[in-house]
Amino acid sequence: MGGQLDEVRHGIMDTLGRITSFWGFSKIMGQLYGMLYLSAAPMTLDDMAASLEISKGNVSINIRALERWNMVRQVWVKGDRKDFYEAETDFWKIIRGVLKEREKKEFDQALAGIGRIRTKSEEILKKEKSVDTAFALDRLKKLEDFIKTMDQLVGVLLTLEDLKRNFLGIVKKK
Amino acid sequence: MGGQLDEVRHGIMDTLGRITSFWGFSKIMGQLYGMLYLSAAPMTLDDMAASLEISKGNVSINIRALERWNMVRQVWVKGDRKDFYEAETDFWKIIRGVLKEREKKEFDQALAGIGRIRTKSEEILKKEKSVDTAFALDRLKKLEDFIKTMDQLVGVLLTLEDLKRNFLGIVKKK
DNA sequence: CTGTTCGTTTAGAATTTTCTAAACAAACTA
DNA sequence: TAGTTTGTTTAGAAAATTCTAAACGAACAG
Repeated sequence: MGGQLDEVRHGIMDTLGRITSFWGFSKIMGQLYGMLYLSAAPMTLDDMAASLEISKGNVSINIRALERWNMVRQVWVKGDRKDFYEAETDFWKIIRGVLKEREKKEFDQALAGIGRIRTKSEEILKKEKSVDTAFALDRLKKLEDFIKTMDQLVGVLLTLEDLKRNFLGIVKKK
Repeated sequence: MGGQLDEVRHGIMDTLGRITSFWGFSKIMGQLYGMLYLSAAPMTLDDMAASLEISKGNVSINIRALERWNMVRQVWVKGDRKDFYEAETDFWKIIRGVLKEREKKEFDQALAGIGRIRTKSEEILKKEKSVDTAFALDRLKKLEDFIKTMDQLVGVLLTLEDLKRNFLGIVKKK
């Protein structure tokens, strides 16, 4: 059956594996997602393990990661005791989630880090006059400004998306 | 000397190490960059190796990576035979470069990959009618559209930046 | 020439990450 | 109850990455 279609499935798994790997997730996450994304029916852990030829334990941890990022959701199939999974198909939603939970957090803590360092070097400069410290402080300020801008940019993006989403929600609420 | 300032240097190296690591570069690249960024004077391979307590070979390959991404440049110091390095301080320029050479390329090849797969599945569907293939094809089209949008988005960003840069260039050309 | 001083390359060590097979625990079935 | 069928956890194997020390070659100095 479907030997032709299998080529297609293999292709998408390869491409999505690359993408997730590039963006700092595991390659297998992408492969699992791709597999579910092209599947008309939800799949079980065993299905996926067999299809990717990896251990069930490996599927288990990677599918839980996908769930954590809302890229996949568990669905219940009547009469079957296994867990079934299907792909979340709203890419914008996925991206917004990742932006919110991962990227924003990273920017925030980078900002906090630089802030601490800048404060520190301001204190030093107050006590002892030093050309080197003055130079470093100047650069630190510039770096902090930059990161602050990036942080705000992400923040605005997320807020805009939230507003849009809420607005649409209200409108659709018949 | 400067035991206080060293704390600051250590801090920035830590923070920038995190950042580069997060964005898929090596941690040491961030540490080297941070070190040069806060240094008033350009530094040599040996300086950096000593300061980070890593081998000179390690510094060599990582500084070359930084050079490749235009995050650092080599400067010549009169009377000294060693290579000196200093940090590029224009962050926007750095980001644009990375966007252009790494992110754009990644989007392009993801797009090409999906395109190939979609074509393939269209061919299959022409020959043999299959519900599964039709389903997969539908999803592939949606994925392709999405990636195309992202790809164009990056493209527009880069074009805008180029225009802005050229415009400013003309203006400044007194 | 002969020495030295550089930066780069490389072989293998050290570390980190990823994966599997087996053990396990929870939930069902008969 | 005893025996399956599940998904998860885990100890250690396997693989990939990163790092170092030493070898090397080029450029220079005496």
